[in-house]
Formats: sequence, structure tokens, C-alpha cells
Amino acid sequence: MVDVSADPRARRPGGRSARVRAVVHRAAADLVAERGADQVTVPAVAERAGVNPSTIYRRWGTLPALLADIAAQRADTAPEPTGDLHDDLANHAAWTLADLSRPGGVAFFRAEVAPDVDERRAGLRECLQRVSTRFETILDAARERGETPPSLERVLDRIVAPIYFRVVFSLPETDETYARGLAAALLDADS
Amino acid sequence: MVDVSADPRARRPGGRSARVRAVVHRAAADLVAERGADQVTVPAVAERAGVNPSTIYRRWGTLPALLADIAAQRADTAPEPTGDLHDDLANHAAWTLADLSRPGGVAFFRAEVAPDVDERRAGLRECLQRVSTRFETILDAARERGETPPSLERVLDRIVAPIYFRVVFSLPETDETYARGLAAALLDADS
DNA sequence: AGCTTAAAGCAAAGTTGTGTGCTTTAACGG
DNA sequence: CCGTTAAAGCACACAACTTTGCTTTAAGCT
Repeated sequence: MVDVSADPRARRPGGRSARVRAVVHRAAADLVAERGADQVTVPAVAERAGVNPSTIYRRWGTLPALLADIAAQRADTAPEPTGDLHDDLANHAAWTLADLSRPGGVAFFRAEVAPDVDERRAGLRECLQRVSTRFETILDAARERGETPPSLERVLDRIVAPIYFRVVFSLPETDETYARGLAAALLDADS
Repeated sequence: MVDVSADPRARRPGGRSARVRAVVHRAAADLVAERGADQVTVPAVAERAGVNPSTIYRRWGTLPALLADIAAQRADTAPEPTGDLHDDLANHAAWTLADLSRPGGVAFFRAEVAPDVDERRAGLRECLQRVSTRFETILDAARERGETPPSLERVLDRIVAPIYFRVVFSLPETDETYARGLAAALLDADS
């Protein structure tokens, strides 16, 4: 059994472990961005990272686990809440788009969705969880201010889903203006 | 170079080729449905199909190519247009959901999006193309009747994207009622 | 019916990802 | 500063997927 603890300070977080973790993360992220998640292998990551393949196998076990680990710590750079529902939704829509658009963004999304059948649901739930939580926080805040924001499902359908769809399919004109427009359209319709 | 011509009647479409094609398609589809596209290999498909692996390699080249070939001919069972915009949109929304929901549906979607970098865009475009074309037809028909239907982009954002998103993430209550509701909601908002 | 030739079968070799025992390194704690 | 011990390196074995040359089958044609 491999300990994939995302906990940054493991049992011996000192210099070497942290350094290896960093170079491996970087190498994997780069390769995914360059070739796509399907064309990346553990040996390839190991070589670029200047690390032995067995190290990766022992620490992460599988490639999807490694990618999930990377994706997990990517997601903690969300924008600050402003106190205004519209601005918050628009900001997070734009951030979601930006996060997904950067090199390898979609690849990571797909990598997380891909893992072995047993863990698939876990990966999916976690991925969705991260997306949902950010928006949920915004909606909760609005509710506490006495407003009646749209439901989370509605936000997923009208903001998140279109962004994912358009990024996956590389539809043109999928930019920040578009993302913010989704937020505005949703609030307009509900008013 | 392998000829992956989707053309059903190739150079020698007679008994054997067609039979092999059929059993391989069926075996691959079954395996994808059972294990998910990631757990399927060419040798496994070959064994279940009672065919030699080299046959598959020679005819299709790669597994993604095989799956794409299967997906390509899956898509030609769309519902009949009724002449009513709302009904057509709702029908196609429901059909899209059903197509995506059946065992292996998402797996095929992912397989098509996955192929090697060079062909990725082609796979994506084709996949999107198929989805778009069906809805485009509906919209065109409505326009010819003198109506002013929503744009294709709007349909993708408001109907197709949410369906894909919810199926990929296995969100609950993603059923025919929901799909049809999307169509109704879109037309309501535009009226 | 017999010839031609795609296309499938077969078998063996090549390549690559994966797993494991053992050694070596270097954090951490006293 | 030194002992302890995770964790990384290393080498090798193993398994799996791919590829390829050759043979055999059977569809298509005269």
C-alpha cells in the first residue's frame, strides 16, 4: 500500500523528499502540457525529473495518482470573495476558465476522470468537489447577506458546464469576457 | 500506413472482412462498457472477438482509432424531426443524454477526444461536428419556417454542455426529464 | 472452376511499462 | 556529532503490448 498523503509535511519532509516531490511534479506537469496526459509515462517523468522510476512507483504508485496529486495542489489559488454576488461569480468563472485553459489544464481534468474503475468515482467526486466548493462558498456568503442566490446546480449548469465544454472542444471566443458573461446571464435570468 | 477508412464497403467488403469488423466492434464495445476504456487493450479485444491481435493492429492501427471508428457509426440513430422547435430540441437533448449514458458512452466520448496529439483536433472536431450537426439541422428547419431559434452556440451552452458535464461527473437526477427541461428553459428565456 | 490477391492467422522477436530485493544516501533526533 | 531509519538509487526480472515476416484462407473476377 502506497501512502499518497497529499499532506505536504509527511514523515520526513526535509530537503530531499521535498526536492524530489518538486522536480517530479514539475516534470510531470510539463510533460502533460507538452504531450497530453495519454502520452505520458512514469519512466518518461522519471527521466526528465532526473529521478529513478522506482521512486515514483513507490511514492505515488500509479501515474493517475501522481497527476491527481498535482491537480490537488493546483486548485488553491482561487480569487478573493468581494461581497458582491455578481462579481464573485464572474471572478470565479473567469478563474475557472483560466485554470482550465493553461497548458495541461484539460489534460489534468481528463487524467482525474480517468483512473481505474475502483477509484474513478473518488477522482470524479474530488474534482467536482473542488469546483463546487468554491462556488458553494460564494452562494453561502450571499445567502448570509440575506440574498437568494441561484442553486449550486444552476451555477454548474449555466457557468461551469459551458466553460468545461468549450475548453474541451476548443471552441473559439472562449475568453474571460465570455466567462463573465455567463455569470451575468445567469443572474439576469433569475432576477 | 493503415487504412482506417470508415467506409463500410472497403476494397473487399465480402463475408469475412465484414464479419471480423462486426465481431471486433462488438467485442470492443462490450469491453469498454464493462471495464471502461482505460482498462481495454487490443489483445483483450482480440481474444473476446476470437480474432488475432495482429488483425486489429493491421486494420485499425491503435485502440483509440478502433474506438473512434465505433463511435462514428454509433451516432446515426438520431430521432426524427417533428416540425416543432421545442419538441425537436427536447427530443435531441433526451437522445444525446441517452446516447451518452448508455454503458461506455462517456468512455467513447473520452476515447475520441484522446487520440494522439496530431489527430486530437481532428477527433475533437469530428465529435463536436456530429453533435452540432444534429442540432444545426433543427435550427435550420425552424429558420425556414420563419421562426427565429436561438443560435447554435446558445444550444451548446445551455443544452449540450450541461448534459455532458453532468454525465461525466455522474451527477444525480440527470434523466430525460432534466434533459427536456433544458430545452424548455432555453426557449422560455429567449421568448 | 480456377486465378488473383486482400486480408486474417500464426509465431517469434522487439519494445516498454511495471514490480521487487537490495544497497546507498541523507534527514531527523538525541 | 553520531546512530537510526525513511526514502531514493540501482539492477534485474517480469509481464504486457506492439510489431513484423511469412503462411494460409477466402472474397472477387474472368
